[in-house]
Amino acid sequence: MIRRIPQDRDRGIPDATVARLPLYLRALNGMAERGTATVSSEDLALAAGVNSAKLRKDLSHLGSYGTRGVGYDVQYLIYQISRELGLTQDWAVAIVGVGNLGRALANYGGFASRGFRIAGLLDADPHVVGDRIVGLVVEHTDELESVIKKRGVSIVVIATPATAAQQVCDRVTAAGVTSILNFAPVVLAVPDGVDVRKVDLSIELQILAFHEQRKANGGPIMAEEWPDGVVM
Amino acid sequence: MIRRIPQDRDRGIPDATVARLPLYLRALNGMAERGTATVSSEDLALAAGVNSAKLRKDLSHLGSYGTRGVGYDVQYLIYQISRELGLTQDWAVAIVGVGNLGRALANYGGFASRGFRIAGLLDADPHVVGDRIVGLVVEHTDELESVIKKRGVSIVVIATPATAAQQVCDRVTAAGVTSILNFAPVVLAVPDGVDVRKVDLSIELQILAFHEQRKANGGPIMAEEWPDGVVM
DNA sequence: ATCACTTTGTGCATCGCTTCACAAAGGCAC
DNA sequence: GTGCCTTTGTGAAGCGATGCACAAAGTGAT
Repeated sequence: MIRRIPQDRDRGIPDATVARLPLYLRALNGMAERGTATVSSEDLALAAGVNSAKLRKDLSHLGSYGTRGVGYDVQYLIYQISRELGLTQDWAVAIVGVGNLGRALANYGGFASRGFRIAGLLDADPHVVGDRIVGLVVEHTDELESVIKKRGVSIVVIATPATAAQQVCDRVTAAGVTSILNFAPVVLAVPDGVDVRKVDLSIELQILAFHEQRKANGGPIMAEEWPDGVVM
Repeated sequence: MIRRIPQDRDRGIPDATVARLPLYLRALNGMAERGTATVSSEDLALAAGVNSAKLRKDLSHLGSYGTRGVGYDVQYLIYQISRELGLTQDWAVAIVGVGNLGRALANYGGFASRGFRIAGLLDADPHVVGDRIVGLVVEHTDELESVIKKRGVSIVVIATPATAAQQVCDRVTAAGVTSILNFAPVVLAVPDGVDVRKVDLSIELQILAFHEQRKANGGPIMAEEWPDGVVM
């Protein structure tokens, strides 16, 4: 029963809030580009697609960074959220599995602009090893541990087939990595203290299908037997 | 204030449950392949990475499909979950934006095996139009509306750059699509009744960075001024 | 200085999800 | 059938997130 360690004073920011901070940051960056100097919670909430009371409560967890009667200073808030999320430092990320998805991730502009530096691309397929992508040469997964250690990789993205994912996971956690973003459709087993976030492309589609079916039918077919009438 | 319409009797399945059903389904499919006939809530929960009480409560929302003292029949449960999620029918999906991400999605095996049939690949770039991917020829986005109508597309995946996403969204909703999976890093505005799910690759990394920073520092730097000491 | 106006920050009620803990229900042996 | 064992299904308590509504705090005009 691992409970939250109280070492982080009482600055424990709710998970739901942390998950929304990147959203606010994106909206703020857009505003900064358009030259907006200050923004009210109402407007920012609208841009981020949330309720304004929720936005204010979220921001209040970081500190009191607004001015009553005025709003929030865009640049200042960008800095504070970035700092809280840890984006003011440079994170070395390795991507394991350089198929289409791995390439898409490597080319994704949203990483570099937020302090995530791709420090390694690795693949098990000799045909892919040696390819040059965004200025990086793909290395063989044999080099996994050495790449992690030499380049100070602290976050690993797993974009391999499902069958390889657990093995890659075991190796990178053994090498000291404690943050993993997993795209493979498997539940990874990890030691305590390791954070895994997962993105499963097909799960999202299945959730959409559920709602689409509801819209069409007003509920699923009520028959609870097998299609041919067998009861079990 | 649109409330849930009570037309779906009281079979309203909690969103949190719906989001986990695909997880259970995946675990069950693995068991079926390995020839397991029945499974207890304890074992299935373990395989899906959740707590067994939660699993039982989730399944109880679908009906009473277990046998006390024994567990759940794997095949039967697969069928019931699939039916509830709407995977027993065939969904025509169009992918708009055939960059690396679009290609990754088109090649992703997890779709076809769950009733999702890719019925169209569209891109605005003339260099990409005409490419052949998983047996489909990429069409120009000019054809968007006609592809949707002719092939009965009910779910659209947006994998375009952020700048094009809202426009694509407007066009597909105007054409009658009510389920969208959005990979572009923007908040889409849609008419009432349209479901949008979003996957933002960089948000997940940012959440990881937050926790990683916490692990390293025991909390973020306490200084709440600007780096150079300016107070605002 | 005072007043009118705007917008933040938050106490509080509410809601939905999670988890515990156990009665009910079925299987199996004799 | 009777009794024991296993596992489900669920009532109820607990917990965290949400959203309302308003006092507090700031701006700017007179």
